[in-house]
Order: sequence, then C-alpha cells, then structure tokens
Amino acid sequence: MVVNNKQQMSVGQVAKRCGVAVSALHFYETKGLIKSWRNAGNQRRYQREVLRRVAVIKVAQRLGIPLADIGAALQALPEERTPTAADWNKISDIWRSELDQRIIKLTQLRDQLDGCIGCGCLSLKMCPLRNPGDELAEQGTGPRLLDPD
Amino acid sequence: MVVNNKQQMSVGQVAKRCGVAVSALHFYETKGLIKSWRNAGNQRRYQREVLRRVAVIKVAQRLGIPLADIGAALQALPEERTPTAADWNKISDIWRSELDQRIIKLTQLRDQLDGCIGCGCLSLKMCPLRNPGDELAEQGTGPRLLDPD
DNA sequence: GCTTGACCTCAAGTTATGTTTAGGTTTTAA
DNA sequence: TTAAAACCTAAACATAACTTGAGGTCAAGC
Repeated sequence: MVVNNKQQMSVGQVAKRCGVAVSALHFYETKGLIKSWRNAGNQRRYQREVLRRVAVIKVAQRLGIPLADIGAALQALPEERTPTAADWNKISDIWRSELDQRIIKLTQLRDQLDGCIGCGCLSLKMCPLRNPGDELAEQGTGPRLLDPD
Repeated sequence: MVVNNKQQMSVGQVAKRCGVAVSALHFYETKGLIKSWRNAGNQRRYQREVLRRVAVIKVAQRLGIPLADIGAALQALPEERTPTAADWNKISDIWRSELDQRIIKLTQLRDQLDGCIGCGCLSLKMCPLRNPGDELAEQGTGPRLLDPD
C-alpha cells in the first residue's frame, strides 16, 4: 500500500477507521451525509474530516435519530471550511435537548406503567398510557367507544 | 346490525374499539399476538379479552418494544383462563425495569454528549460515546486503529 | 506481467411493521 | 330481495437503513 497521502483516504480505510462497512459509506454518500471525490481510476477518496462526520452519525444513531434528520443537521455545517468544535456543538446542543425531551416522556410513561396495565383503565379514551397527547376524542368520527372496556 | 353477542366481536368492531386498523389486527394474528375463531361464513370472531391484549400491545409499542418481544411476553399469559391483573402486572414489571435501563442509558448518553461531540475525543477506541459497552479493543482483528483520529 | 485484493455500479434482498390493492364472499339493512 | 357495507385471502407496496450479489475494473506486490 502506498504511503498515505495523509489528506486522502480510500473507502476501505475510512470503513476500517470508523468501524462501519464500506457499503454503509456508499449508502451515506447517496443520502448526502458524506462526500468524496474520485481519483483517476474512479475510486472514492475522502478528506480526514469524514472520520468525524461518520463518528457523529453513529453517535446520533445511538440517540435514536433517523438518518434523514442527521443529514439535515449536518447541512448546517460550513462547506467552505473545516467545522470547528463550536460548529459541532451547535448540533449536539439540539440533540441533547431532544434527548432531554425523550427522557422526560419515557420517565412519565414508566411511572404510568405502574398500575395502568394491570388495572381496568386501559381504555382508549381514559387511560394516560393510551392517550399520548391527551387528545380527548377529537377525531370527529362521532361517538365511538361508547362502551369502553 | 345484530344485537351483540357480548362475548364475540367482529374484526371491525375490535378495530374501532382499539383504534387500530383491521389490517393491523390481521397482521397481529399472523404474528401470533392475538387469536380468533371463525364463524360459519369464515369471518373472524374475537373474545372481549382481545381488547386488553391489543391495548397492551399498543402501550408496549410506545415503550419502544418490538412486536416480536411483545409476542414473547404475551406467551407468558395463561391460555386456560382470562388473565388477571396479577398476570398483566408480571409483564408490566418486566417492561418497567427495561424502561428504567433505557432511561439510565439515555441519560448517560445525554451527559456524555456535552463536550464529546465538539471535542477531539470521538475516536472509536477511546470515546465513551463511541464505545457502547466499554469494550476495549476486543475484536481480535489485531491492531487496527493505530492512528486514532 | 499477472494474480489478488480492493474498488466500481446497479439491482435485489433483508427486517420490522404494517397498508394497499385486487378479486371474491358474507352479512346487514332497507 | 337486493345493494351496500363488511369481510376474506394473497400479493404487492412502503419506509428505514443497510447488505448481498453479479459482473466488471483498478491497483499493488511478487
């Protein structure tokens, strides 16, 4: 293998360094999450910056964020220069508060779980566990559920 | 519509009462999550108990539990008698503690997010965000990642 | 200079969780 | 009794996030 240019990496090198499959990198590229250019033989070449991008993608996925949303967030990064810590932090700030929300929701759910499942209240219109946004009969479909369980 | 037998419901009735589509009930049946018998004209008939089963399925889905796991949990319910509150609570106890775990993990993740994404530590082998189970280089694939980012 | 490993593209396959469509039967209500 | 509503099955479609396979090219080392 030729001594690394230090500024360009092949897809296999990136895959190994990031712990993802080559096919995943291809895939991320089709989705616009990462970029590459081609060498004379039509093979992908990457800047080192791609390593951080992929790392962030994988972390975001652990947070449960869909790829499309991750891609949208990455759009906010500057194209013209290498993103700084501050650039990345803008993104992580948003994700952290989303995570906060999710934790709060799950905690509420957990607390409601005590008792609700075993008890008789699992009705669509009454039970907090079944009624996510506390929407009280706003489907306009008229009076169904006249005889809740 | 014929006066309801009170003990058997059609698929449409169950769908309406549970707030799910008829196709979803068909689907749950193919997955063994719910059961029905057929009338003379080959149409599905359900016991009232199915209403609670579907309610529990939907709640579990809000908890993020995959259908296959929900089905496995429901297998624990008694076949010979109508499940009691105690039967259901056995299941919800398990799910509650799983939820506890998930909340803890997410909270850790959130706390690590502060700083980690923007900083330089997002390497596969060092960063807690990238190293889910704190597995330290145990792939046995030999020394890769000699030059972490 | 040739073999082998790495790479290329494009299409199809995979899993989860259903929905939609098509073509046909049953039930219900007027 | 007849038209509409509800039901039936089987297969195809949908989305996410990739992987696998087929068929062919490029690059690196002996």
